[in-house]
Amino acid sequence: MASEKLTEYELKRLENIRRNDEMLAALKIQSKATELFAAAKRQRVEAKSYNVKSEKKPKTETPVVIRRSLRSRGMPPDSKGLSDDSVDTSKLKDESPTKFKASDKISCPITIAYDEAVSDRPLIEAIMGMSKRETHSRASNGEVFSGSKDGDFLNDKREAGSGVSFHTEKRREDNAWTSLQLQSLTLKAENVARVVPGRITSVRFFPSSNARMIVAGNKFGNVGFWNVDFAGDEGNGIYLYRPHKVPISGILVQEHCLSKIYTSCYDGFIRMMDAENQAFNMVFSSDDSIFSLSQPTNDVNSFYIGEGRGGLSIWDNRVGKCSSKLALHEDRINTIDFNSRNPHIIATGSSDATACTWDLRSINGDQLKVLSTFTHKRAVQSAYFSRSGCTLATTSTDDVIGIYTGANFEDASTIYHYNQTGRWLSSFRAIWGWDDSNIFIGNMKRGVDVVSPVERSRVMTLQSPLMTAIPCRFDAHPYEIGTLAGATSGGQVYMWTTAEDAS
DNA sequence: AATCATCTTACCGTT
DNA sequence: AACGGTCCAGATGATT
Repeated sequence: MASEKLTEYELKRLENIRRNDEMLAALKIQSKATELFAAAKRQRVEAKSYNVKSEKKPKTETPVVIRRSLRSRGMPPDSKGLSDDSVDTSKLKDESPTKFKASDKISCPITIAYDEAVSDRPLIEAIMGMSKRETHSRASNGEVFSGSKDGDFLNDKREAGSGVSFHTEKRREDNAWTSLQLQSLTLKAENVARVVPGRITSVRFFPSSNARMIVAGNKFGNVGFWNVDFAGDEGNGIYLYRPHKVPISGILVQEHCLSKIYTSCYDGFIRMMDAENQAFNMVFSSDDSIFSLSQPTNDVNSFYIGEGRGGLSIWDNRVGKCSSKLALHEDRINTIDFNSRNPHIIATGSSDATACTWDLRSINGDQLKVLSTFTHKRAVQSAYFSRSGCTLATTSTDDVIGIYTGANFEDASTIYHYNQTGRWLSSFRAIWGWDDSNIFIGNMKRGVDVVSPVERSRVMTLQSPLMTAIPCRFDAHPYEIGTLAGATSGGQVYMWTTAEDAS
């Protein structure tokens, strides 16, 4: 059945990968060479950046207070604990205009965080335009595909036909393109930008087949948008907001509704930026910090929220209530991921040094029956299913990338990867590329390691003199194969792309 | 059990 | 080119 098909698929891939051995070997040599070259000199290039008025610099004002509920601190619910305001008591005078108060339960206005003179109208228009085109192409095509015959908006740097839908592409079981694409991955100067100040904690592409819009959230609660294809006169396509005051832990943009951008935060709130109504609305609030946010692909009203010490809340946005509050882990849940083959299966990665798979159909009170537990020696920073859903990849501070395959992911292997990012960088999280054959993860030498889960080793390292800082957090464009965003602790985003040789 | 104290770490702005 | 500020992640070890 399914498992037989899987092995067949795996075998086929293995065969392909063996065929590409020589090419990969060549790549290794090449990457060694670039490594040496890059190490030789590192220049400081100032590329695109958000607009900052120097008087309004983001001072690191407020001490970061991790929210903890009264319950989890062992206090009765009515006792006076950490009040909402204690998060932002001191030194708020030089704050950005988006005054955040925890008491803003309903909404707060969308405001440019730094340069008020720069209008965000182009952004709103771009988002609304994307949104419109997306629904149009879906309606006319049945399937998501960028016909791009009406590509007036996107200045058509890309050739027609390059916006190949991932969904159609992935059906091709031939992965011969992989090493070719890998080889052609490049970082261009125009694809480097400082999107937010400070450390980026979360980065996301808009799930649009005909645009490249990147959202980044940082340590200070800023959310920055980078319209990579921006071609207007005013500004540079970068827009900065501040819907939160402490680190952003998750960004969510729904494929069918690009005008709603959800952000989760250590402050315990989920807000939705509604580009249509120009507001940051409160969606969800918790007494605990939110560390992770996810959503099943086919249910836009369900939010899976990792909060507090190991809690997972399932929020029904239609009803406006939590349908479940589950106690899954001993420590914070860093990632929540849904399996594409079976939407009832999720994987969680936790600082309690485990990753787990769960069956959502087995909810019983605040308990969920664990399917499998994958144990690391230290905190697990991420646990993501591959595109096909057949493999799970974990990243841990114990310097291991874990690979789990098989019908119940029982077939485990480990790949060594140095993951000691220290205190000033966001932790590394290995993400999957556009099929099951590649994993991308940052390294401490300002490179992007490409790891083959089948070979169980690094097959190449992306490096560029333009990458002046360590890329920690990544997102792969959901529709454009080979378009990869890496985000740094200095607020920069690097968008790697493949050389567009028309095929 | 929980809290505290300490150490690690890289980037950026200022000199 | 060198230096200081960052500040709450995560581990370890000591103290209640």
